[in-house]
Amino acid sequence: MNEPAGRRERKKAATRQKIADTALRLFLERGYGAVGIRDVAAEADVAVTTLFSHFASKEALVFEQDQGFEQGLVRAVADRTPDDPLIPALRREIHAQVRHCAAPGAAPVRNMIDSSPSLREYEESMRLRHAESLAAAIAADLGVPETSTACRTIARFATDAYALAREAADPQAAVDEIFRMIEAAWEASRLG
Amino acid sequence: MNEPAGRRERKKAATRQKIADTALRLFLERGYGAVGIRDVAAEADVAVTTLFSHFASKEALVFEQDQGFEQGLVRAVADRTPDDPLIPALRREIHAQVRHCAAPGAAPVRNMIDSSPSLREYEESMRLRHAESLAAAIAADLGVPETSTACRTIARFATDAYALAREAADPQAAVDEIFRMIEAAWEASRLG
DNA sequence: ACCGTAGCACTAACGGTTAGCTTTATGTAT
DNA sequence: ATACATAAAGCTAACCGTTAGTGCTACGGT
Repeated sequence: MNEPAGRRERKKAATRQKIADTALRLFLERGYGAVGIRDVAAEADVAVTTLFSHFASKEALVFEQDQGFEQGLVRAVADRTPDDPLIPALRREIHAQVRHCAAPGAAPVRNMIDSSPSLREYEESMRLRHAESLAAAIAADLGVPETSTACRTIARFATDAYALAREAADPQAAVDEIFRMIEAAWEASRLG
Repeated sequence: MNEPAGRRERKKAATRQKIADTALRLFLERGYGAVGIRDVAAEADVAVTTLFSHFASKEALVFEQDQGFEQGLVRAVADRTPDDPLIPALRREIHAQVRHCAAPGAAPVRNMIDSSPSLREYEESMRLRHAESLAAAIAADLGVPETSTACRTIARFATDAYALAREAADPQAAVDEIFRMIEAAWEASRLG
């Protein structure tokens, strides 16, 4: 997206991308567990330490662009019009994320993640981070303290909706079903 | 509790207990990160492989008796009287678990867990397992398929309540606040 | 042209975890 | 009682993700 950066930054980004691409390719070819960090580094023609200077862990190689999801949640709350109610805005965002992950092209990756306990666990801990950010965004939007239990609860419920819907037979319908529950929970809270 | 077992099982249980006790003592003395698996094994006078035949991971040493919590949740649903409504029963159980973990004696262990990212992550993944079991128990209790989205949602919300309450300023009040929301969510679901 | 430093390489190691195989002790059938 | 089958524990050695330490090189700002 942003080309006009210096040579250094472009090279760094290129190295990062090459590592991520190589990793994903090898993982899909031979299986996540059957590919070692040293394999990825060798195939991408970088040192192991270089790989770890770009990615914090082996699992992070798979979730290269998870920032998009986190930012999406935060923006769904922060960047909405003043008369746009909170919960439906969240519901639309979760809908979009579920749709994105249920796209046919994403099937092999999803399958890989679902069959690796380590990756599943990593994804869950990611979702917790997302919930924290979302809680902060909601609290800021409403002008209540960041530690507000109601905000943190709604944030958790929303990220739960994503995880639960993905495992449901009809993900889109599941999002709607869960958000009917969340809507009720929200109205029952002090803030609704 | 169950003494009259064979010698073999008693010895096995004794070994397991000795490992767990030694581990917890060392962790509290020197800090979780500063104690290696080899240290624990040496101090408990067992081989490293023996330790791993009793505990699946280093983190599992800390959560030795988590089965109690999982069973507590399941029993809170399954073993209640027929006229006892579901959500209040769950609320009472979560209340009890939060109280148990907020007990003064548990403070050092809680503190240790909270300061280790690895332990925090492990605890979260434990809670997910608990939510799965709870969802199954709820589904069985209501006679609906185990994959029911509403059941799985309520189960997640309940385990979320535990995690959120523990981090709140007034845990007991937080449980009540969150359960008012869960009650509303439940009534808005197809099953409520 | 020069210097500070970001990025990367290399080696070596640490720490959790597992595989492979041997030994000891227990329960059971003869 | 004896012998066999097997569960529990042991030992060694390694695998694999991850990090520390160190130095080199090329880019960017002055």
